[in-house]
Amino acid sequence: MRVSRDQMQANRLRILDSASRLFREKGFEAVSVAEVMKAAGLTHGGFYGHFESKDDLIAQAIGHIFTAQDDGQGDLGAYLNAYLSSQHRDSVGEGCPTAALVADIRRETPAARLAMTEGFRSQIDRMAKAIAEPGAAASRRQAVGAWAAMVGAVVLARAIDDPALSDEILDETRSWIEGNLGETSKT
Amino acid sequence: MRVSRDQMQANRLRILDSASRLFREKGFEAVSVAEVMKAAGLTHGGFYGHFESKDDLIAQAIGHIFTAQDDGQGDLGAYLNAYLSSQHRDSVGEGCPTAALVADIRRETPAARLAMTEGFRSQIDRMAKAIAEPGAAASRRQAVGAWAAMVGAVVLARAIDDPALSDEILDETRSWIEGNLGETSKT
DNA sequence: TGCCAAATATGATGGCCGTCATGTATGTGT
DNA sequence: ACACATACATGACGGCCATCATATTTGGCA
Repeated sequence: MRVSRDQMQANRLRILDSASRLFREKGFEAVSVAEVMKAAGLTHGGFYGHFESKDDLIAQAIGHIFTAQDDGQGDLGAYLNAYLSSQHRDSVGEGCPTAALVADIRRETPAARLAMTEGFRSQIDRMAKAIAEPGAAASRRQAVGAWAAMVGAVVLARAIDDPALSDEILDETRSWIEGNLGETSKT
Repeated sequence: MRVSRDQMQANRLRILDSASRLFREKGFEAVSVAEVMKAAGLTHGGFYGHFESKDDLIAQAIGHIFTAQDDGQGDLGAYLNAYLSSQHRDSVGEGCPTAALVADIRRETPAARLAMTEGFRSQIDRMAKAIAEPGAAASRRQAVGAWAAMVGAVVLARAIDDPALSDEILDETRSWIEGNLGETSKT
């Protein structure tokens, strides 16, 4: 059956939304095209009318997530708390795309890696602006270091099979970053 | 054909070695049983004489990596430099199992996750001892924070499709950690 | 209003993979 | 030295998946 132009565009977006969530939850390889389409309320047949291939979907989905993800991290303290919370750890499908997909992206196509790298870049820039120290080089260093610690802590917390240790990783890392951002940086 | 007992044990270890390297390079799912056996110089047929299933191999391979990985991080500065080097970033198959497998472990069996969590635990303990501050709680906080940043930086550096940015992540994170470990910790 | 192109559904195909069945040769204990 | 158990090889099977072929329905335009 045929659908209206608007309906088709809406379907396309639903496919991208489903893919974005499923990829974060299960990784690119573990999600089948049919599964994505089903989650979008369609069957696998129409897929190749929207995308050239699964690799194409992956690349477009990454771009889709990052453009939709213009979260306000103006309040750095609140952002840190939210990022290193157990809620964020436990909601992979709706959480930070970087923390969910960093490791998987290594095995994907150049187009997908490029989209991801652009997402990384803007994330670092936003964090550097939020830190907003007078010394530009120092604030970038803090942004990179703090972000690496944030991503590392969430990825580790999700991997750990012991709730107490997982919580501890989040809490200690948060305290550590807060303490370090409070100090004045040295060259 | 049959082989001697010693030969069989040697074969078993070669399978585990091959699996350890391949899993780190390509992830658990992307590596086939036949591929592991071929890398060990065997065919896929003998596999189930050594392991109950692929999941069993995964769990045992994780334990195998971590027991073989009693690296000396007594000199914390040297360890930091080596860990956050481009050489370590570029040799995934021989590098830190945590950085290579953290994200993948989430989708594996409880046995595999348990083995990984134990590896995490001993890694944190070793780092805490290496930091060796008088205040025990503070050194653990530093160990967790620094380790999260180290793992995060390497995983990010491997994901990034731009050599300059990738190098920058490693370098800035290293400087950031070094600066933070130099300062006295606050409660 | 009616035709046609287009969007999606159903179904098929070829390839890969985990696992198992069976064959074969050779260490190992008697 | 012989017989048997066993470690590995070859080959097969069933399931899943990406992709393609074809059918069906219907929006869009004349």
